[in-house]
Amino acid sequence: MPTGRAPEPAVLRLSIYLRCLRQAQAEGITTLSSAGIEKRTGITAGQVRKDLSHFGEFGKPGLGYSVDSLTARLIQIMNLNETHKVVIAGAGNLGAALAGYEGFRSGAFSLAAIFDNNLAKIGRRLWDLEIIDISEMPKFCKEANVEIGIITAPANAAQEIADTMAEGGIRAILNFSPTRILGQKGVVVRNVDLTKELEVLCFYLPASKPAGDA
Amino acid sequence: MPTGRAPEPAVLRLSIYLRCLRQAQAEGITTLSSAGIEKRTGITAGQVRKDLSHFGEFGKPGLGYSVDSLTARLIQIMNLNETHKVVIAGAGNLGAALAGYEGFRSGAFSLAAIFDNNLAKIGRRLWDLEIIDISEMPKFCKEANVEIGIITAPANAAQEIADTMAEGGIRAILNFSPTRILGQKGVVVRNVDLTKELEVLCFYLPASKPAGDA
DNA sequence: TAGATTGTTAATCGATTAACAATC
DNA sequence: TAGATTGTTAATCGATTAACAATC
Repeated sequence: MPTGRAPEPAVLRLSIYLRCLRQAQAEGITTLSSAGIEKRTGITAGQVRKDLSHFGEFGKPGLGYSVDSLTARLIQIMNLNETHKVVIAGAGNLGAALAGYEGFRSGAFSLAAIFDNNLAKIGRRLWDLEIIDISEMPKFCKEANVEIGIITAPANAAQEIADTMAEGGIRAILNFSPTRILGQKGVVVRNVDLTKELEVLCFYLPASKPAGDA
Repeated sequence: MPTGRAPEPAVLRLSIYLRCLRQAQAEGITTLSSAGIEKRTGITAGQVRKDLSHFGEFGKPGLGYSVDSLTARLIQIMNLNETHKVVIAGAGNLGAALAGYEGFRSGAFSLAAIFDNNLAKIGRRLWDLEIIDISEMPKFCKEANVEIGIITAPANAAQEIADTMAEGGIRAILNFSPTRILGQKGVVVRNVDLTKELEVLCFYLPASKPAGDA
């Protein structure tokens, strides 16, 4: 019985289960047990059941989970049955690449605009969009009902952009800039920190060395 | 006194402390207390001290931490005092953008090559590099002593690429493809899952709505 | 019915927080 | 010395794992 709030690690894994289920669906598999999910995701069967139990009872003892119906339920739980509009702030390398990224344009997401403050870029075409002056972002987001903002600008601009996004009614931010941004009330922020990922790999490098110690 | 192995969350934060220290350094600040680090990073002072204590004693009671010397120590601990060679497998949108990303070319990292299996791309220039046939990756990596591989290829190719990287002596992999890859022995793997990040944001969206419930 | 697998409860594990004696 | 701040120990909190009665 779902009680209180689900732990964040469980929410993170929901996304993994969903991907796993969709793959099974594509393979024509109609039923999957928690043990079957473990085999595909590496997440232990007990953990799978515990995680799902935070959101409801989806399985049948002795049988497992119906792939179709669990998929549908997870999509519902994660709010992926409506389309969410996304904008990108920062038309540099990373912003441009993400603008072309399938995942940000398919399924539950649609890319509505990309912004920059560089006059040389504004008006230029990027994929099927035109780069818009960032000063127009709040108005644009309000009118288009944009829910999600992606920040790919330099660190020193990130906080101001986040504030501007909040002003435009954006309620979730994915921040790629290497800086902490203070989330306004009612705005969820997640960070993807590429430098951090690389540095952490370096930390664990010596452990995998044949012998030598640092 | 450092005992046993440091918890992964602490290692993750080490990278944040390092960035904070470098920023302080740039501002000409010579000393920082754990409370000062809290103010800059949002990580509580107690947590800061606990984290650092896994690696040694770096502070002076009553004074705090010397910015210069703690910076130097963290760089050492994280293995960032040597340059690590990086290659990218997959010259699509994301791979191309990352190839131009400063963070993957500066400081402790240098980008040595970018690979693809698409004949139309092989030989083309990307930034200051030429796109190389991925079949040459193991040889290249062995000869150039590449330590880190970044996978920006589609999911169905990811595992094979990871295996090929291991074959080439790579010991750390940053995987951007939306699939689990099984790490070979002695290879550290970290995943950056952009779709997951977006989906998790969606999950938390309703919570920030003015009122209405899903 | 017998076998399989769920949802849940209790036990374990690990990480964070609080508090303080040691010390600059 | 008095004030500040460390490193560490003990207390709390939360998440994972183990185990099993309920049930298809």
